[in-house]
Amino acid sequence: MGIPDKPSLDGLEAKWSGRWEADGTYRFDRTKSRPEIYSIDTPPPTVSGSLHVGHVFSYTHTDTIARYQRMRGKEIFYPMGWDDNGLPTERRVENFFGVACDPSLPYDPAFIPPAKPGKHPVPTSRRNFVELCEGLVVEDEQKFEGLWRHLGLSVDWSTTYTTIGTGAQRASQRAFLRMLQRNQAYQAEAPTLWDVDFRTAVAQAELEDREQTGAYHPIRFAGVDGAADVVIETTRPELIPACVALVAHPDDTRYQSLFGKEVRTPLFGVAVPVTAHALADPEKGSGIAMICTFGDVTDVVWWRELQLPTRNVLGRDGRIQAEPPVTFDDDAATHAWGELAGKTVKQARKRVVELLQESGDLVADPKPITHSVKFYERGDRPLEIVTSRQWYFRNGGRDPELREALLARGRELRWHPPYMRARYESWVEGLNGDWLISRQRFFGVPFPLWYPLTDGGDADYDHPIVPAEDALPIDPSTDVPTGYTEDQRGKPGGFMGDPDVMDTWATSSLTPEIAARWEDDPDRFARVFPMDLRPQAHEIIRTWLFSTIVRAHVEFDCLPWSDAAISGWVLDPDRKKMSKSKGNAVTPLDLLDQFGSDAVRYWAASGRPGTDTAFDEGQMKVGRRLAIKILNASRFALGVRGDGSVGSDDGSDVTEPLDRSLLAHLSVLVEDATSAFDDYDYARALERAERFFWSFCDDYLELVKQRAYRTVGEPGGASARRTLEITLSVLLRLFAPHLPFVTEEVWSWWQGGSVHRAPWPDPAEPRAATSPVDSDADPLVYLVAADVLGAIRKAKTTEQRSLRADVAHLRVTDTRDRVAALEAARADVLEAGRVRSFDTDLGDELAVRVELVAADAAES
RNA sequence: GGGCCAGUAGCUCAGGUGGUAGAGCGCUGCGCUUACAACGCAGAUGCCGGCGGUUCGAGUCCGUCCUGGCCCACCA
Repeated sequence: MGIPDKPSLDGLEAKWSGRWEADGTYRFDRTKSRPEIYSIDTPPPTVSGSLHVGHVFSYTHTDTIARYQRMRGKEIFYPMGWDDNGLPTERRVENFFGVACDPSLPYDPAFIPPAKPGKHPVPTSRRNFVELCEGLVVEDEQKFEGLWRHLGLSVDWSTTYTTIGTGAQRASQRAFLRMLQRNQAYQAEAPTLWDVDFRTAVAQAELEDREQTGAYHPIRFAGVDGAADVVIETTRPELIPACVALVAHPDDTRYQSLFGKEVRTPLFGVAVPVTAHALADPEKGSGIAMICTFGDVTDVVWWRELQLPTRNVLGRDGRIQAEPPVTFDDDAATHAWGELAGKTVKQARKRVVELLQESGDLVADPKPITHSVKFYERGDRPLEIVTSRQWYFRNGGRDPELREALLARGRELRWHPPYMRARYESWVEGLNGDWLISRQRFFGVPFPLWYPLTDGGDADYDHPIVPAEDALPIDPSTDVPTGYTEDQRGKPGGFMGDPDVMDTWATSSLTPEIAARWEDDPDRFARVFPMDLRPQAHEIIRTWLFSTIVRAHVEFDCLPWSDAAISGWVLDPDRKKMSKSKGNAVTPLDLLDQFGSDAVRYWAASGRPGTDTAFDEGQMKVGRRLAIKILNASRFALGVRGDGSVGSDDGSDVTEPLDRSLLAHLSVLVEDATSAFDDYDYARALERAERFFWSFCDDYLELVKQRAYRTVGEPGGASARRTLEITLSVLLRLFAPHLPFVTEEVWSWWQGGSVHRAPWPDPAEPRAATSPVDSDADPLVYLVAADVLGAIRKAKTTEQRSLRADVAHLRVTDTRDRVAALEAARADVLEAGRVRSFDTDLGDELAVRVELVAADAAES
């Protein structure tokens, strides 16, 4: 290839990403056996969002590991997935086309969405809706792939999958049916957390607490049959009509006399019992609470354990329903209900307070408080609890044996960094129920089930109709079960499809199986599963990481991967997590264009594993400088080999003490970088290589420069040139995982093949070139020579003289060992420092006296 | 309430197995040196969060407290 006169970083991304694709540099070779393969369960990015610097950050980390393992000789299975399944895509399609999914509609093969979104969304069948989703995500996926190629991810793009694709649906449905068969999946009619805007149930893993303002409302309940009145405090007075009991702690002497007696709810006059339960906290509020169906999850516990009746007042739209839960005794109660029916929770709360004030049952002003309230992580309004029929996966939430087995899996997994395991354990230990997997949404994997309809037209949920595995994937809203015809759909004596789709995590938890093409390609599956690495961010340990372990555990009785590398977040300068919504995200493509991909990767790879890292353009500048320095230093290191006469140096031994000393240091560097990478610490590997490289440039290149220019045949020249070449070769390979473009560029100047398929350096490699091999190369020689050269430079700078100024006399005082080491490199030091005369003395530590030739004398 | 992580130069951060505090950015000065001026060389800057303890010796190990971030928790 040859060395360019003016090497540049410009255009390297396009040049090399194109070449890598053409050459199949990162193509997975499926003839390799499992032990020869390193497989990666890449996080599939959500395609309806956009990629931000946080993605660039963490995907770079994974790529450095992939490149390292590839150079170590592993065959890398490194697929990309696109997460196009789920709510974000639905939202985008609804807005983009102006449609709304109505699963009750039949599929219309000729359906065309409105050219422009209209005022009212066009009702669309589920399959039509899904087709629109699939069409829209293709564009995103192409954009994403372009960015990843520009960044230099060494992904094999021929193994890409999507989470809504046929293969993913088949795997997801198959795994579901098998869990159903093993009684690891079940359905139940139970109180569930419900988002009133998305109108779907949500799982524990999707919750987040948010601090909200609220108020304790002290409210009087009148005693029945001579029982005393009692005042409770509640933040949810609008749920008084849903009240089914009061509860206090069994030991609470204030209320013991009331246990077993009844009180009446204010406004509605419904008699409810006063009960005792250990969960009631005497310290909280007035120590006695109202149990509603359902105000919060504690209500559910009390309701279940005390076997209380259900009085639902809230509809699935988040409004007070039209019909009261009980028949009221008097007109006042009916009137009060009429005031509330149809109102949202917030409106109803306001009105109830007014009514309570009028009736005198609000015994004091509400006390404002702030408290945390459960939200769906994507939601805008607090979650409510409604009773509904849902599907669940057993995940240890109510099964101590399974929970312990999953905790053991967590201990079996190798975590990087190790402390991240604590998050897994606290999550598993805190599970309070099984995993709710059904969602009342559309763009997801459907439940592969139908239900027979009785003669009365009711679904027989206890006897679902199950398809054969080889028929998967199916959509029960359009496919017909064996033994039925389409015209029996929805008819008494006929069937109905399960209307729900699975939670996005119910599919994403199978990414190792999907990427490995479980059952669809048993040969590939056997070669890559279980995988080696799961890279991911720490905030989804409770969702993605945990659920993936659950699925592999129940289906294959193993971990889905041996190692998990947990990356941190990118923080903006205010130490907040960077995100688009906060308006502080930077477009990744702009960064790559501005600084170069290697420079941005350098910044990313400087972030310690698991550590949140500040977005820092300064680090990108440093990375760019490093890449340019590699170009220039390489130009020198290879340029001194001359043009046509290069061959005569080949095979020469490294004989000079300074050269051999440098190679001894290089050997240690390789050891350090290798052990760092083996420990998944790409950042330490980079930092060590970088430190060595700058010293190599500042000190070794200066010390050896004159000798390296000697013509072929002159003593010492070949040793220098050989050392430069060996060191450059090793350094390029050490940097290759981090800076794939500039290293490939330089490698191409004088080497064949790709640096990314070259063998990772071995610590023995630098020593092998010394003569005699593995000799007594003294590490001190290079260190002392560099120290002395630095002292000479400092003297010249202090005197405000040019570095070319001659030194009349140099005296170095140091310990015996170090003086001896210096003597070994004497000629190099004197030449590099332009020293005319030199002597040494023994002392406790390094002291250098530099007498410069007078400035005017130097001129003449 | 329980747990994890972090606190080192003005800023962003390194400092596995205890041994005289480091890098880059920024700042100051010098220098176009046959790899590099979109560069190089050199310089200044620190009660290593506080207080105890172990040790000949602690940024590093132990205890405790403070501050910040995050995770988890049945938050009426």
